[in-house]
Amino acid sequence: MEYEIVDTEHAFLPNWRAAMPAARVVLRTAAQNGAGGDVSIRWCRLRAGESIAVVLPALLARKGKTVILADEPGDALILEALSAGAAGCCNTHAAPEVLQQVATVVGNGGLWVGQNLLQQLIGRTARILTNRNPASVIDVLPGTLSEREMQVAKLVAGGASNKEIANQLSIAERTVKAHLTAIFDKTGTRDRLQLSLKINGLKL
Amino acid sequence: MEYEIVDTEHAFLPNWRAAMPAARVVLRTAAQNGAGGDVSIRWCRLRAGESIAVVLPALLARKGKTVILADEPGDALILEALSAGAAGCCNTHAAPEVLQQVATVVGNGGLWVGQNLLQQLIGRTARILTNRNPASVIDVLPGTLSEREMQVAKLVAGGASNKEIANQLSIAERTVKAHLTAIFDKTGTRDRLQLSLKINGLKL
DNA sequence: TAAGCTATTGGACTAAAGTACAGTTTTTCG
DNA sequence: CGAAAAACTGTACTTTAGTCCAATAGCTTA
Repeated sequence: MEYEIVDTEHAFLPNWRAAMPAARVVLRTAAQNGAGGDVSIRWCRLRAGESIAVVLPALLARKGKTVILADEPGDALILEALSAGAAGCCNTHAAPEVLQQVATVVGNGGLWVGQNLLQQLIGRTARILTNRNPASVIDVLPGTLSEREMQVAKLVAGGASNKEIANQLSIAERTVKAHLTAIFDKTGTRDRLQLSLKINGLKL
Repeated sequence: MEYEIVDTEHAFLPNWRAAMPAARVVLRTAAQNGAGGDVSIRWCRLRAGESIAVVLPALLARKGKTVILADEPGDALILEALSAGAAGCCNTHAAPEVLQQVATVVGNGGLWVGQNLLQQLIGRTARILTNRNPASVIDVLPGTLSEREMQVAKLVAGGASNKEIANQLSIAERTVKAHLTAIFDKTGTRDRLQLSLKINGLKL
């Protein structure tokens, strides 16, 4: 397996050298224009203040996997990198053993992403994908809403107007409003939009 | 590295044997009660109609990573498995080379999840987690909104009233309304709630 | 330079949402 | 059985949202 490191200057950090001594450093501007080789993994260093959206696309268009190296990457950056198509994101100064693990995983078709982060993300997405299930409303608003209130809340969370809800539940629009007033009180929200965000897990 | 395969019967499929000849098969009920060994990876076969929530917890509580083997696992199943804490999910009948790759990746701390699926999931979650980031609105509504419209849309998606938006952007409430009218037209939504759902990925 | 687009705002509405009083009926539970 | 809770609805608002006309100013581009 061949690697190359893409950076804004020709520095070869000691941990990189220890992990992959045969790798070479390629200037980023050159790499973005096709320089360097056809490698298995292209490690791209992202420096403070730099944007993935600016740096990564040209590299992702090339053959080989791309791994982002960043100083203490936060969740948002990891997310963005993976979303953009990178195969992983790890610390610029990670120990050689870790870099080797990343290389092994990525080189074998896996993705390098923190287990906790992925589970959080998947958990959250699963919740959102299944928000049409009444149970999810129960989860968010445990025990405080009556059955009817939950029905109304769910329909609001899905975007329905009072009139639509009234038609759907065969009640007066006036009743919908009454339920909503109660729901806002119980959930600590002020309007349907805030309620929707809360139910859909987008706001506390 | 040591593996064991957890199944409801003592079958040792040929692809499993080719990929990891030294592995043994352990009955699932026994494995859920502590039988088998302390292995690096525990492969758990999930049969049709079986539920991860029933099968997996006892195995996940044990030392070692767990990979789910299922017949042509769909996205929902993979999601559920990863969300529950499995390190991967792949086809029961996958080629030995694939199984070996899975083993390498998982054995080295990676996760085995389809790249396309992960990016979809991350993309969706990233949008939601970063819905305060203008770039995410661009992703959802490519090219159709002006910069100002995007700012307004984003604030609406976060639950703000017209008045709040006007204050935040130092413009008249009247202007907020004008922008919103344009935004609804461009996005094919009828009101702020629908817009919010669309931006947050909860509606098409 | 003219046209097109964006940002801003006004006037004047209509429509929908949300609130505060009130009441009746039905259901549940001690 | 009686009290409380839930479901339903009315009256009468106020507030917010959204629409349809219009206009001006600034910027960009063919």
